Amino acid sequence: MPTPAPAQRRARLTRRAVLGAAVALADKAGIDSLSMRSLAQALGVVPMALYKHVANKEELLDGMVDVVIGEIDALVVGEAWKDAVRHRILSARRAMLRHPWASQVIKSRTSPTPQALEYMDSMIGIFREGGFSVNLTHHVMHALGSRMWGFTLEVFDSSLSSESLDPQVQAGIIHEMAATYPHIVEVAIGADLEGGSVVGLGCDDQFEFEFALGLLLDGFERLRQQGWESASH
Amino acid sequence: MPTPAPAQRRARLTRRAVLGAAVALADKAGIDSLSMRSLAQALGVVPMALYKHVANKEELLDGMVDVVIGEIDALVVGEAWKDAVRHRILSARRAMLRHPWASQVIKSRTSPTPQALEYMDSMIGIFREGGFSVNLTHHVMHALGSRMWGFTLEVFDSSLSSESLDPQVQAGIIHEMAATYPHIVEVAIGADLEGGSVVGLGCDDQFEFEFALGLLLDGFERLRQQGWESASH
DNA sequence: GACATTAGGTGTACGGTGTACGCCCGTCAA
DNA sequence: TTGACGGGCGTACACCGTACACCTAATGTC
Repeated sequence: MPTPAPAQRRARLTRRAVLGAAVALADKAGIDSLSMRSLAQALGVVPMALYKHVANKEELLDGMVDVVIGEIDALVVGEAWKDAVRHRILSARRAMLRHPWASQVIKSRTSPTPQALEYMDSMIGIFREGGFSVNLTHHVMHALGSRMWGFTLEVFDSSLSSESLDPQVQAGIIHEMAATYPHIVEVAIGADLEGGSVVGLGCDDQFEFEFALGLLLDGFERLRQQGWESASH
Repeated sequence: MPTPAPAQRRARLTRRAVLGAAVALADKAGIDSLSMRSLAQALGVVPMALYKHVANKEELLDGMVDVVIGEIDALVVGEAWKDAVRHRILSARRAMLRHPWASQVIKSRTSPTPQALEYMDSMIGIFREGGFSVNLTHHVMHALGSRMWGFTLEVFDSSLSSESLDPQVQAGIIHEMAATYPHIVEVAIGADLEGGSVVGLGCDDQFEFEFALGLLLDGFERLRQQGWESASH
């Protein structure tokens, strides 16, 4: 009778368990006290054990973000676009409020995870099915900015517009992405296709910024002219 | 003839010089390679020498942010409110683009520096003189969010609404702040005064969030109905 | 000019971080 | 029974921010 389960041998770690413990620890003790060492201790394990399940701390943080994104309500079919967007974004906001560290971590990420891309893709889908043109959807997503995530931030850094110089390679990447994220690719390249060019996928940040700003300012003025006041305070 | 300037003794450090070198180093090598040690080396000095000019790294970062804020154009008098706001914000954006690390650092700050408060104060002043009510100005500033800084982010954490429990102490702080930042205090407490209460300075984040979101969504819909398309792409 | 004061630069040291590398043992397939 | 292998362990390294004690060079006072 070898190894007769000496006091219930601790279950083996899984990536899932690591991420779950990391989220729980960040919720409880704050993101600043989440170190590879503290997380390992919480799991009753030696720090280096974690590296068998996450490549490094960056990947750990990415995984934690994915956990939070996974908590965002799924799409409700049959809603009008504005309700659908609002519900989705407010659900995202609720997830962010449940995990106060999440917005900060998302802000600090450089490139989005597949989970994040999928979320964005479905968001774009709402607009497209609501009758928005590709062009308008493009700008609308920029204007939403990180409100889409329940807070505010500049995303869209340069996922697609990496200077991989070789346009054939770039086209391949685009084609590959289109299979998984059709809406993203449609919006990302749509505008440029209209201009006859496929290169220069990077968008005009300055224009996007001013678009959102102008939109807000016009809205402000409209409210001002109506003498608008909020009910509560 | 004592101390005959042996090869031009290096000029003494100043806080200004430290901050300037820090900004330059962050511009050149990125914010990640800015450590107290690397900064000291760039200044030809031992790391601990810096601590005679900044209390710690946090204060160094605050100082760097102030340098960037100092680059934002001063207010132009005689402009209509919308032009004034737009120019100011676009100037802020230019400053952020000159120092790519700045937005990230500002995002990471917890409480605003006096320089930052002054900037916000003058921004509020533009709206107030443009005929905006205190109430509307309050919400408008929230909706602008960190676009005010040339990027996007949630500020207004809890500068005033710290639970210092004793309302008399709080009133003192408010009175003190009002001398320096009249517009901020006016907007911060204005809404509550109308409600008859001075306590609960904290604002309803949820409401502010939905206000800005609704504003954007309404704008989007208006554009959609008009079949709006941007000229460039 | 002489001296006390003090502000500014130095050197050492400590506790924290992420993680590379090698070992070793339990599990499982053949 | 044996071999492979995946997962947890231990050690070690480079880097970080910064506390503390020291020493030195500039400054204010007589």
